[in-house]
Amino acid sequence: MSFLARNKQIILYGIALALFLFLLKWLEMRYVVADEELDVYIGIIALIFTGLGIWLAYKLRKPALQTVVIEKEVYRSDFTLNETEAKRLNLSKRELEVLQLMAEGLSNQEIAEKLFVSLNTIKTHSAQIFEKMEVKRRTQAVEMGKRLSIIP
Amino acid sequence: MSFLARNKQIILYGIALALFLFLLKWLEMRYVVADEELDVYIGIIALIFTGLGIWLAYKLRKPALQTVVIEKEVYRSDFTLNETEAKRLNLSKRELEVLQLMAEGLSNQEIAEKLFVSLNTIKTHSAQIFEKMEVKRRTQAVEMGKRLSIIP
DNA sequence: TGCAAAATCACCCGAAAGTATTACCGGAAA
DNA sequence: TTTCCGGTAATACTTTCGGGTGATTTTGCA
Repeated sequence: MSFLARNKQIILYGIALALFLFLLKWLEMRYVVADEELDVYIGIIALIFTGLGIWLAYKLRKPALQTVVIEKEVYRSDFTLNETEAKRLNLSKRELEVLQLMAEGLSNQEIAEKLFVSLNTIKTHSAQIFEKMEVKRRTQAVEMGKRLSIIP
Repeated sequence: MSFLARNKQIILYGIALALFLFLLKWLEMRYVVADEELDVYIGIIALIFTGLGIWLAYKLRKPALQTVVIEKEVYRSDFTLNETEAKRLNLSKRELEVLQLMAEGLSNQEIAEKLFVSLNTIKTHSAQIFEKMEVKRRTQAVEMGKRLSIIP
């Protein structure tokens, strides 16, 4: 990258500044500034240079980035709980919860820890689930649960 | 949010500006500005207000937004074997077969009978599968297998 | 307010799952 | 030819799961 390209903004600002000063000098000469008009004159200059500063800041500063994370679900946004089947199986809220965690591959112990209950409780729930779903193993329960769209 | 809080920056800027103007007026009166010094005086004001503009811009500017979309992988309804993942996991044909039967909810004993091999063989295969898939249980293996579209 | 269902927990026991190690065979690759 | 890998299998052991039973506490609802 050349010197010119690297310092483009600064050079442009310098040129602009120079032009402004010329303009001001010209204005000053044209309408010889009376003392009582000095305040207004200074006010105008203050405004112009404030604007210049703002412009400069916008040009020179690298934009601050704020990262916004959007989670996008690719497939299977089409899961809708099969109310009919869910009702037919008559699984309680807790049982459904346990079934879901089973489907994630958690052991009874892990499920117990996650739900802050004892291992025995989870065993009771799972036994209930197997009975209601008429299956013998957790793998079958999960398989059936997914097939019937009771769990994602 | 109150009016004061909402417009804090603007009010602060207004106060700062007022103070500056007082200061300038005072300076002007103190060292009665001679005509030949007017340029220097204006230059100083220009510099000050340029700085003020820059400061203002920094304060007021909202950070640009950067959007990051994270794709969350989930189940797909239409099954097509994911060759890439299947190859990466490096499961043998027999292991894949066992994994599939696992996914159907069969016990090791049932899988053994179905494939006409011993229970121990199935255990060996399943251990291999778990190691390759880096999981601990058959349920996790099935879950991962479905998620990676290695099994329907 | 009282009852039925749900949720909780415990204990026992056998079955199934999983771990670790070893071993043998046959085909493919080095 | 030797080595490596997949498939098979066994032994021995540990952990987890699931069945059965009983009991207490919560809770939602009539």
